[in-house]
Amino acid sequence: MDCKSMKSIFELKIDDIPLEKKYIERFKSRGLSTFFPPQALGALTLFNLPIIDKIVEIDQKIYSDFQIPFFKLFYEKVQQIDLDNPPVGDKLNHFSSLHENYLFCIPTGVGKTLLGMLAAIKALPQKTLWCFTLKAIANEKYMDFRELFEDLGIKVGIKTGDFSSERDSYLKYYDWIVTTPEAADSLLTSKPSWLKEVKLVVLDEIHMVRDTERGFKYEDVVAKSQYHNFNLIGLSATITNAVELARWLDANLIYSDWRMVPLKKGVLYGRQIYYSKKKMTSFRRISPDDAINAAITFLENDEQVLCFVDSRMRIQEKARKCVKLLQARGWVPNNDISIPDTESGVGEILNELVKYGVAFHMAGLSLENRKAIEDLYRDGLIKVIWATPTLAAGVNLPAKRVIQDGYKRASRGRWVMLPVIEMHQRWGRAGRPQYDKLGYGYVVARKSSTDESGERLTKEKEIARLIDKYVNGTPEPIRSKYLVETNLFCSLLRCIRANYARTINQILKYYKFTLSNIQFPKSREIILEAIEFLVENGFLKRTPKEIRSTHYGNLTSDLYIHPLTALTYSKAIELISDKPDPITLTFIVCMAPDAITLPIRGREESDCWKYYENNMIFFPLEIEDSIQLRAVKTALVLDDYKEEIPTRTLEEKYHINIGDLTPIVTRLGFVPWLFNAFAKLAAYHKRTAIIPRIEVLKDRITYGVKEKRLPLISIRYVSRERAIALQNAGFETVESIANADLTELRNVTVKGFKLGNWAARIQKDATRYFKMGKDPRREYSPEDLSAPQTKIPKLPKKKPHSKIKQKKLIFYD
DNA sequence: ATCGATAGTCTCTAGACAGCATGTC
DNA sequence: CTAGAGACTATCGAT
Repeated sequence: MDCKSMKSIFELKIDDIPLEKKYIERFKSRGLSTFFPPQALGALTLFNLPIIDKIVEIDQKIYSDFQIPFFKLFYEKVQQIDLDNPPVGDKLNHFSSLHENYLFCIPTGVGKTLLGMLAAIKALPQKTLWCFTLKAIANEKYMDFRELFEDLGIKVGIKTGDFSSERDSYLKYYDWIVTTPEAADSLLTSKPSWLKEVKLVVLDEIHMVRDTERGFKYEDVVAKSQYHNFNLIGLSATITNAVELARWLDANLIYSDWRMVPLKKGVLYGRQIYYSKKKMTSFRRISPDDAINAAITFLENDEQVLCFVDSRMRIQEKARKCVKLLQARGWVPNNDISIPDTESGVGEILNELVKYGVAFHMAGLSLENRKAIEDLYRDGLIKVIWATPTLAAGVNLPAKRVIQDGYKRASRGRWVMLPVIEMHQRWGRAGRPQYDKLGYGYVVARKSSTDESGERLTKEKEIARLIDKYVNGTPEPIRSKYLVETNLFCSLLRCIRANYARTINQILKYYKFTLSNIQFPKSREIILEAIEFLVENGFLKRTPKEIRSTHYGNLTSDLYIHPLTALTYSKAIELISDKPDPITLTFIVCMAPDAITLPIRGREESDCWKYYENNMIFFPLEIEDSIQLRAVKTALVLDDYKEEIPTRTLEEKYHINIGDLTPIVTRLGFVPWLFNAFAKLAAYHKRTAIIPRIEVLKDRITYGVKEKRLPLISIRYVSRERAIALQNAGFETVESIANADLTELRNVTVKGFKLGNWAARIQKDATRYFKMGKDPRREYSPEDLSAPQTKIPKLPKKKPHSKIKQKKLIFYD
């Protein structure tokens, strides 16, 4: 960022950036209709940007539709909330200009990102690190930022696990770096030289610290940032213990629960909606399923509805039932609407539904399908979406009404009501700023609910309970999960590895920067125990004065794997022969706590055991049976996948539900990452003989291809489908592609489409690759494959050993 | 023998972060 | 080791 462009930002005129019409248009075209919400405008004063007066002017122009003087409204609200009317459950701290840190607690979809942008602009010419909780969002924001600010000379880069625009050292050329909490933590651990140029860290959705598995990574980012004296901007949904979080961040708190569209919350019981214990409206009965009944009623009223169900199977069933009902009621399908067909065959199912304005949405859908549904919904062609909770966290798809069907969940062997905070997050999708004056959120009551003592609840009691909890109740406070044992192992190892602490006292000082310290200040013993575990297992070593990370600890930390994953792999590496067969290796990789595995259906259990006993190495790690079985099944599936068996066939063969396979069999999943970690650990244990096998397996499973495709995979723009198509067309080797006739190459057909313009790029890269003359991949030699596998004698199965601990939850909501 | 209604039994349950190593439109 | 819905199965009786 040079001085010239710097200047332009601070001398912004109203007709320049970022208020220039074309920018506003860009925002609008991206669905960011709420560019200047009152909260954001008020915040401009906090950041003391010189453009504030101008913005107030234009604000009234932009929002003339709403007839509200936005800035004034907000200004009054902040004053009021701040001094006289503190949010429930907390006393607000006073504004002070002493801190440069801010925590914004504002409802979602009100332009929180804008607040971050303002702070980040103010931080220039120093760098800003942006944390977004999902890769998809990080990517989206990265592109948004580039589009909006690149012309101004702000250079934006991205660093996430699967996609980094450049290698880490190259990130120094960027002013803003978009990351995930994990990637940010990784940067703060590896401490690249440019870290000293960072001034600000923006933490999006910081209420994610309550997440049991990933939340503590935000605590690490904050703690480490304190050592570097970075400024912090926390962006959060409205939460009850905002003051506590502000204290953790040492930040000024800006709190507002103002929403663009007010939300009305209610309970759906049968054909009635209770907005309070007494007030009620009712409608007709179309279906015995209350949620479907309501959804169809709203649909026929031409309203958009979002229905959340916590089961992938269920959303499909319910969506299908909706369509059956609509057919019976004489609705005419709109045959113009369609969803692209994909390998999984889900497209077909969706196509039938979409014609009637109904769809289901979940993470397991292919990206194309998901996007198609989202677009059709935005265009108003889809009226009802049955969705799993992804939709509440990810893309912004507001509806007039949101229904939560099923509020009970299994947790630690008990049935727990869905946390209020999660209910509210889902309901938060209600109310489309452009269309609705009011958004509605409903929870579907159960007609045969029981209370804790198992006693049956009457209709009145059930409704009262739900109204009290979800409609009138306050959400649970955000609680740190830092002290969950397995989280502690990770965090402490990385803290010591990166020299943020070298003695017990320094470790305890590090802990002082966590949210956990505020909520659980007397945790010395728990922390010491975790350190002890890490020492016992060779990740750390104690010298008279210090605690240091060992080479093994460094490796574990740098690979960003869990210490328990490292232990599992190390134990396996000790035991396997020099020529392990592929499935054994895959099985081991799947045994790690970091791996995602497939559930075992009832009937498969005995088959899996049989397979395990007959073919698998006997793996004397004291790991829970169910985890081993899941690893067996997943390994079998991956083993087939690398033989190019289509995913659809796999789903049938292994009784896999739609969507279950996607997170496993994808280039962006755990496979490349964990196989790499496995190989690196094998190197550490000096088992170099097995490394090439792991590497080959890694690529084969990552791309789902036979061995002969691997050289082609090394070419850019070529992965599974194209490699297969090219070889079928006679281009067997990289060389043959490099020397091919371009026209011929262009005509190679991949899934019904010709390569066309890709051909030239592919050929170019093939040529480059061929000229480098590198042996592309090492392959198994035939005798390797036929070599007898050495079996390790069966050991008696034991109960889980203390050293490989199962995930232990200390705190939960 | 066949069909159907009913009662009892079985099955199933969300999502998604991380490494490494290089170089195109 | 919990809840609840739907799928599946066993049982019995009427025709």
